[in-house]
Amino acid sequence: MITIKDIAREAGASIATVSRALNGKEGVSEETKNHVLEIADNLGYRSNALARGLKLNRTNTIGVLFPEMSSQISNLILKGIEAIATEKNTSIIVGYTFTDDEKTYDVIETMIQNRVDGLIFSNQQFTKKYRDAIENRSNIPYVLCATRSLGKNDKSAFMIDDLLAAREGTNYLIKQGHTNITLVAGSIDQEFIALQRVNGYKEAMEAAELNTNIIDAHGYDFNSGKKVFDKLLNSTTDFSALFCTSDELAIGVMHRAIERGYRIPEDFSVLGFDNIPLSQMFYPPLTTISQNFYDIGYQSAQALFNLIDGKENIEEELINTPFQLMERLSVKRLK
Amino acid sequence: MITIKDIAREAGASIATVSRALNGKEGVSEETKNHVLEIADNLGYRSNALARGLKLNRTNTIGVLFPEMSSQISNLILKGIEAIATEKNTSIIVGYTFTDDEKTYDVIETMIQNRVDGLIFSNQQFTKKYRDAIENRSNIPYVLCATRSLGKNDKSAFMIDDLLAAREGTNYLIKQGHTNITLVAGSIDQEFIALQRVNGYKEAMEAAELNTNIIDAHGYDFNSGKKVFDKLLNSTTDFSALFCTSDELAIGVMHRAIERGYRIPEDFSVLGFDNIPLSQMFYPPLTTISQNFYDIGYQSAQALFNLIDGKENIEEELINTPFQLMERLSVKRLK
DNA sequence: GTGAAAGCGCTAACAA
DNA sequence: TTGTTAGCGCTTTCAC
Repeated sequence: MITIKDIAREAGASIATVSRALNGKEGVSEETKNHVLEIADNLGYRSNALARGLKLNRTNTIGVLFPEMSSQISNLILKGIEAIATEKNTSIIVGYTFTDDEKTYDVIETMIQNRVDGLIFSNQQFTKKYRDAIENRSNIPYVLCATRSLGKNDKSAFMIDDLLAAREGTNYLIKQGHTNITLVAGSIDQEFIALQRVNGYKEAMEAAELNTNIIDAHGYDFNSGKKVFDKLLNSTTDFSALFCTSDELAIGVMHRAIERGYRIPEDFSVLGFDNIPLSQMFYPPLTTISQNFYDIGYQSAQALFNLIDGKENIEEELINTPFQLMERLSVKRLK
Repeated sequence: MITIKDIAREAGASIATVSRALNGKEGVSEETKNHVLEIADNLGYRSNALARGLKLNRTNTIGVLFPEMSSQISNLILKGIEAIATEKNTSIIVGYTFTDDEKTYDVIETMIQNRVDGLIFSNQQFTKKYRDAIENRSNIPYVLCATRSLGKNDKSAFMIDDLLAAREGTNYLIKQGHTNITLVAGSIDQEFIALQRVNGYKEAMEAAELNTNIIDAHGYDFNSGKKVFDKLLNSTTDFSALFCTSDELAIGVMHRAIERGYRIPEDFSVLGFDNIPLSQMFYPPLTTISQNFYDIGYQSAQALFNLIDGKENIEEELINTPFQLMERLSVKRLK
């Protein structure tokens, strides 16, 4: 492949001059500059990003970690990140962790080895161990996106207040006249977001002096939703509304319900969480709590670039992004 | 950040020895090796992929180009690629082209500048211009995935035979007793795949001496599907079955139809194309022509690595991957 | 305005 | 088994 050396030879100039011309730096006459540029073009020169990065200690590349590949949430976040990365002329390396510790360390390691300028850790519970993995002998800037760390939060993190959102979601159902509201939880374990959503539901129910009923779907995906609906059918507790802690879960529930001959929202109501594109493709379109994932991605990327550029990071450490209830057709007003 | 120099100093060895130890090469005593490794670990050493790549002329990175971010198809393909990339210990850089020429050149350029070991061009019409962009003074190996080049095909390409698939899809509908079959095309322009699907439909209809009816949805996405259904309603041609050239289009059509009070498949049948995950999440689940995108990704990555490793590429240039009709609930047997 | 040369961190050929 | 050194392609300081 062509190097600046080749160009220099061809142009009868030194590699220093060529480098300057190529990078539009001061100290080259307009004439030589154009000459060099023309030759570079003719020769089909492509700058070697490795050599450049090695020398400059800057790669114009950021790394983004996602838990899984097929998530509409990740895609939305990525779009937001991409928007500002493009602006900043930097490319993105995406790594998938499959919510697995080993894999996560691997991805972090690879990214740091490739000397990314910064890291966005997204949509997956951030732990002390991950923090150590990143910060161990590296001072690479990073931000958290649609997640936060358990315990003390020491990095910029962008996410909604899940507790508040779950509370408002529950209150909305109550306001529609529902009293038998079952929470279909993707998870009820210690993971931060899961816990917050469960607690928000509980708080709202208790405040309204209603009985809580929680069922664990053991997963946030479509199939977990289908399975959990059958379990729901076999249980004795009555419900007029189901509050699912993810949209996919809600879609799974609705799908199985319709399959079983139920009608939504005539027979019971369903409320989702997240507002992924799928939620308005299904019929009936899902009433859900909407997060603006694009914006969450956008904002965290912006924060990261501030860090990279050494700008004062004036923002709060944990930034609560807005959410909003999207009324569609899956919830029925009872009275 | 720690370099081999630091390790060498700390270990009282030369950088050559450290390099050998780190890479598990011959010619280091077990003792020094362990010593070096331990120190590297203590120091939190992370190999500099830039320097390594620069020296070795090999980055253990491949580039993958997709037209858009949120496509379930791309995600599936990527999973297949990832599976074998992991095996080969190489990381993936994904670039999105947004089906835009400029953007595509940009992405290709960036990837080559980052000296990826190979390129997978996926799911987007490959043109002579792209070929030139890649091959201009570079001999970087690449393969085509779920696409091919117009005209002479000179690279390994993995995709189904769209003409055949469309023909079989149409024949299936005919076999179910349908005679008024309208093709809802995402596009009817010169793009290779679009054309093949249209032609497959035409061939089957003509062979059965049935009248063809084609409507252009101007897009393969959900919203195009919704819109085109209204247009369909306003037209005078009757149909008992709609053959949509993408699943999302089909879902859009069904969504709008249900919204308008129609019942599927009681009032009319819908056949999709691709079998993306969404197609079985919707209700009614969509009968569709299934491609195994995971496998298509897997195979093309495999071919690429053969190229990279300099293994003889014994395969045909164009590999037709299998497809299969998935019977679900959106098509009604008329007789 | 231009060029020579050092050096980013690494590997490998060669020497010891 | 180990060390010295050249060089991958680039940027930048310093001298001219």
